[in-house]
Amino acid sequence: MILSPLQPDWYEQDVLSAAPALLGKTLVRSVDGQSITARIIEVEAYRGEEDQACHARAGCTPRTQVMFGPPGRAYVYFTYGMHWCLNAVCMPAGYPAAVLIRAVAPIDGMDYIAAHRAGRPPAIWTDGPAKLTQALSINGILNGCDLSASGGPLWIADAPAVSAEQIAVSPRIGLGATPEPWLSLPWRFYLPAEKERQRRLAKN
DNA sequence: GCGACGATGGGCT
DNA sequence: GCCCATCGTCGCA
Repeated sequence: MILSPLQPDWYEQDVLSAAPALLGKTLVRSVDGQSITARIIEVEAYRGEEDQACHARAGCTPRTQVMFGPPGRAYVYFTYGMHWCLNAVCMPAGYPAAVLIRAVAPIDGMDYIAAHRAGRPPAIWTDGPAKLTQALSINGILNGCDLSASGGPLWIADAPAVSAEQIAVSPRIGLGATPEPWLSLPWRFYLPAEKERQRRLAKN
Protein backbone atom coordinates (compact mmCIF):
# COMPACT_ATOMS: atom_id res chain seq x y z
CA MET A 1 0.00 0.00 0.00
CA ILE A 2 1.36 3.39 -1.04
CA LEU A 3 1.18 5.98 1.68
CA SER A 4 1.04 9.64 0.69
CA PRO A 5 1.04 12.41 3.29
CA LEU A 6 -1.76 14.92 3.71
CA GLN A 7 -0.34 18.24 2.49
CA PRO A 8 -0.16 21.45 4.58
CA ASP A 9 -3.02 23.05 2.63
CA TRP A 10 -5.27 20.14 3.64
CA TYR A 11 -4.91 21.32 7.24
CA GLU A 12 -5.95 24.89 6.40
CA GLN A 13 -9.62 23.87 6.56
CA ASP A 14 -11.79 24.55 9.57
CA VAL A 15 -10.87 22.27 12.46
CA LEU A 16 -14.52 21.17 12.70
CA SER A 17 -14.33 19.63 9.22
CA ALA A 18 -10.72 18.48 9.57
CA ALA A 19 -11.40 16.53 12.78
CA PRO A 20 -13.95 14.04 11.38
CA ALA A 21 -11.98 13.94 8.11
CA LEU A 22 -8.92 12.66 10.01
CA LEU A 23 -10.86 9.56 11.10
CA GLY A 24 -9.58 6.59 9.12
CA LYS A 25 -6.33 8.34 8.15
CA THR A 26 -3.04 6.65 8.96
CA LEU A 27 -0.64 7.87 11.63
CA VAL A 28 2.94 6.95 10.72
CA ARG A 29 5.77 6.94 13.27
CA SER A 30 9.33 6.29 12.12
CA VAL A 31 11.66 5.48 14.99
CA ASP A 32 14.63 3.19 15.60
CA GLY A 33 14.69 2.31 11.91
CA GLN A 34 11.16 0.97 11.94
CA SER A 35 7.83 2.28 10.75
CA ILE A 36 4.79 1.96 13.02
CA THR A 37 1.37 2.68 11.53
CA ALA A 38 -2.06 3.05 13.09
CA ARG A 39 -5.56 4.05 12.02
CA ILE A 40 -7.03 7.17 13.65
CA ILE A 41 -10.37 6.23 15.27
CA GLU A 42 -11.13 9.02 17.77
CA VAL A 43 -10.44 12.79 17.70
CA GLU A 44 -11.53 16.07 19.26
CA ALA A 45 -11.56 19.63 17.88
CA TYR A 46 -10.18 22.62 19.80
CA ARG A 47 -10.68 25.99 18.20
CA GLY A 48 -9.73 29.59 19.00
CA GLU A 49 -8.94 31.73 22.02
CA GLU A 50 -12.67 31.93 22.79
CA ASP A 51 -12.95 28.13 23.21
CA GLN A 52 -12.61 27.85 26.99
CA ALA A 53 -11.49 24.22 26.68
CA CYS A 54 -8.67 25.07 24.25
CA HIS A 55 -5.17 25.69 25.59
CA ALA A 56 -5.09 28.80 23.38
CA ARG A 57 -7.64 30.44 25.71
CA ALA A 58 -4.60 31.84 27.55
CA GLY A 59 -3.32 33.40 24.33
CA CYS A 60 -0.07 32.75 22.53
CA THR A 61 2.47 31.49 25.08
CA PRO A 62 5.65 29.42 24.78
CA ARG A 63 3.53 26.31 25.27
CA THR A 64 0.78 27.14 22.77
CA GLN A 65 2.70 28.97 20.05
CA VAL A 66 2.75 25.96 17.73
CA MET A 67 -1.06 26.11 17.60
CA PHE A 68 -0.78 29.72 16.37
CA GLY A 69 1.69 28.73 13.66
CA PRO A 70 1.25 27.15 10.23
CA PRO A 71 -1.16 24.21 9.77
CA GLY A 72 0.00 20.63 9.38
CA ARG A 73 2.35 20.66 12.37
CA ALA A 74 2.23 18.50 15.50
CA TYR A 75 1.25 20.20 18.76
CA VAL A 76 2.53 17.88 21.50
CA TYR A 77 1.91 18.92 25.09
CA PHE A 78 2.73 17.56 28.54
CA THR A 79 -0.02 17.22 31.14
CA TYR A 80 -0.84 15.74 34.55
CA GLY A 81 2.84 15.62 35.36
CA MET A 82 3.45 12.50 33.28
CA HIS A 83 1.51 12.35 30.02
CA TRP A 84 2.03 13.56 26.45
CA CYS A 85 -0.82 14.21 24.01
CA LEU A 86 -0.69 14.63 20.22
CA ASN A 87 -2.59 17.19 18.15
CA ALA A 88 -2.60 18.19 14.47
CA VAL A 89 -2.58 21.98 14.00
CA CYS A 90 -5.30 23.23 11.63
CA MET A 91 -6.56 26.48 10.07
CA PRO A 92 -4.37 29.28 8.69
CA ALA A 93 -1.35 30.57 10.64
CA GLY A 94 -2.34 33.13 13.25
CA TYR A 95 -5.55 31.35 14.22
CA PRO A 96 -5.06 28.75 16.99
CA ALA A 97 -6.82 25.43 16.36
CA ALA A 98 -5.91 21.76 16.59
CA VAL A 99 -7.29 18.24 16.46
CA LEU A 100 -6.47 16.06 19.47
CA ILE A 101 -5.79 12.45 18.46
CA ARG A 102 -7.56 10.47 21.20
CA ALA A 103 -7.30 6.90 19.94
CA VAL A 104 -5.82 4.82 17.14
CA ALA A 105 -5.95 1.16 16.05
CA PRO A 106 -2.54 -0.43 15.41
CA ILE A 107 -1.93 -1.54 11.82
CA ASP A 108 1.77 -2.36 11.70
CA GLY A 109 4.64 -2.42 14.18
CA MET A 110 2.89 -4.52 16.82
CA ASP A 111 6.21 -5.61 18.30
CA TYR A 112 7.29 -2.02 18.91
CA ILE A 113 3.92 -1.11 20.42
CA ALA A 114 3.86 -4.21 22.61
CA ALA A 115 7.33 -3.39 23.92
CA HIS A 116 6.27 0.13 24.88
CA ARG A 117 3.00 -1.00 26.50
CA ALA A 118 4.56 -3.97 28.26
CA GLY A 119 2.37 -6.08 30.49
CA ARG A 120 -0.88 -4.59 29.22
CA PRO A 121 -3.49 -6.31 27.03
CA PRO A 122 -3.60 -5.27 23.34
CA ALA A 123 -7.10 -3.83 23.77
CA ILE A 124 -5.73 -0.92 25.83
CA TRP A 125 -2.51 -0.33 23.91
CA THR A 126 -3.68 2.78 22.04
CA ASP A 127 -7.26 3.53 23.19
CA GLY A 128 -6.47 6.82 24.95
CA PRO A 129 -4.62 10.06 24.05
CA ALA A 130 -1.69 9.42 26.40
CA LYS A 131 -1.71 5.67 25.77
CA LEU A 132 -1.07 6.09 22.06
CA THR A 133 1.81 8.50 22.69
CA GLN A 134 3.35 5.92 25.05
CA ALA A 135 2.88 3.20 22.45
CA LEU A 136 4.54 5.22 19.66
CA SER A 137 7.17 7.06 21.76
CA ILE A 138 5.69 10.49 21.03
CA ASN A 139 6.92 13.26 23.33
CA GLY A 140 7.89 16.94 23.45
CA ILE A 141 10.79 16.43 21.08
CA LEU A 142 8.19 16.08 18.31
CA ASN A 143 6.41 19.35 19.15
CA GLY A 144 6.26 21.42 15.97
CA CYS A 145 7.10 18.42 13.75
CA ASP A 146 5.89 18.66 10.14
CA LEU A 147 3.08 16.11 9.75
CA SER A 148 3.19 16.43 5.94
CA ALA A 149 6.79 15.18 5.60
CA SER A 150 6.72 11.49 4.69
CA GLY A 151 10.43 11.18 5.45
CA GLY A 152 10.04 12.60 8.94
CA PRO A 153 9.66 10.95 12.35
CA LEU A 154 5.90 11.50 12.54
CA TRP A 155 3.37 12.14 9.77
CA ILE A 156 -0.17 11.42 8.65
CA ALA A 157 -0.97 9.51 5.46
CA ASP A 158 -4.10 9.92 3.41
CA ALA A 159 -6.60 7.04 3.30
CA PRO A 160 -10.05 6.51 1.80
CA ALA A 161 -12.68 8.74 3.40
CA VAL A 162 -14.87 7.24 6.09
CA SER A 163 -18.59 7.51 5.32
CA ALA A 164 -20.63 9.84 7.48
CA GLU A 165 -22.83 7.09 8.90
CA GLN A 166 -19.79 5.40 10.45
CA ILE A 167 -18.99 8.52 12.50
CA ALA A 168 -20.48 9.36 15.91
CA VAL A 169 -20.21 12.64 17.81
CA SER A 170 -20.28 13.58 21.50
CA PRO A 171 -19.09 16.31 23.88
CA ARG A 172 -15.35 16.43 24.47
CA ILE A 173 -13.85 14.30 27.26
CA GLY A 174 -12.18 15.41 30.48
CA LEU A 175 -12.92 19.12 30.35
CA GLY A 176 -13.52 19.50 34.09
CA ALA A 177 -14.90 22.90 35.06
CA THR A 178 -15.00 24.32 31.53
CA PRO A 179 -18.03 26.66 31.26
CA GLU A 180 -20.91 26.23 28.86
CA PRO A 181 -21.42 26.26 25.98
CA TRP A 182 -17.95 24.83 25.37
CA LEU A 183 -18.37 21.97 27.85
CA SER A 184 -21.20 20.45 25.82
CA LEU A 185 -20.24 21.27 22.24
CA PRO A 186 -20.32 18.04 20.17
CA TRP A 187 -16.73 18.37 19.05
CA ARG A 188 -15.61 14.77 19.68
CA PHE A 189 -15.72 12.48 16.64
CA TYR A 190 -15.14 8.73 16.66
CA LEU A 191 -15.79 5.42 14.90
CA PRO A 192 -18.17 3.44 17.14
CA ALA A 193 -17.45 0.16 15.32
CA GLU A 194 -13.72 0.47 16.07
CA LYS A 195 -14.30 1.41 19.71
CA GLU A 196 -16.62 -1.59 20.04
CA ARG A 197 -13.98 -3.83 18.53
CA GLN A 198 -11.48 -2.69 21.19
CA ARG A 199 -14.09 -3.28 23.87
CA ARG A 200 -14.73 -6.83 22.66
CA LEU A 201 -11.02 -7.52 22.51
CA ALA A 202 -10.71 -6.55 26.15
CA LYS A 203 -13.10 -9.31 27.20
CA ASN A 204 -10.88 -12.15 26.02
C1' DG B 1 -18.53 -3.46 36.20
C1' DC B 2 -17.74 0.92 38.15
C1' DG B 3 -16.56 5.02 40.93
C1' DA B 4 -12.92 7.20 43.64
C1' DC B 5 -8.41 8.77 43.91
C1' DG B 6 -3.22 9.23 43.88
C1' DA B 7 0.74 10.06 40.97
C1' DT B 8 3.50 13.98 39.39
C1' DG B 9 5.32 18.35 37.29
C1' DG B 10 4.76 22.22 33.91
C1' DG B 11 2.01 26.36 32.96
C1' DC B 12 -0.22 30.24 34.21
C1' DT B 13 -2.70 33.77 37.59
C1' DG C 1 -0.78 27.93 44.62
C1' DC C 2 -4.07 25.96 41.72
C1' DC C 3 -5.28 23.73 37.63
C1' DC C 4 -4.95 20.37 34.49
C1' DA C 5 -7.53 17.86 26.74
C1' DT C 6 -4.91 11.23 31.85
C1' DC C 7 -3.84 6.63 33.44
C1' DG C 8 -3.69 2.84 36.46
C1' DT C 9 -5.04 0.82 40.65
C1' DC C 10 -7.86 0.06 44.36
C1' DG C 11 -12.09 -0.99 46.82
C1' DC C 12 -16.65 -2.50 46.62
C1' DA C 13 -20.72 -4.66 44.36
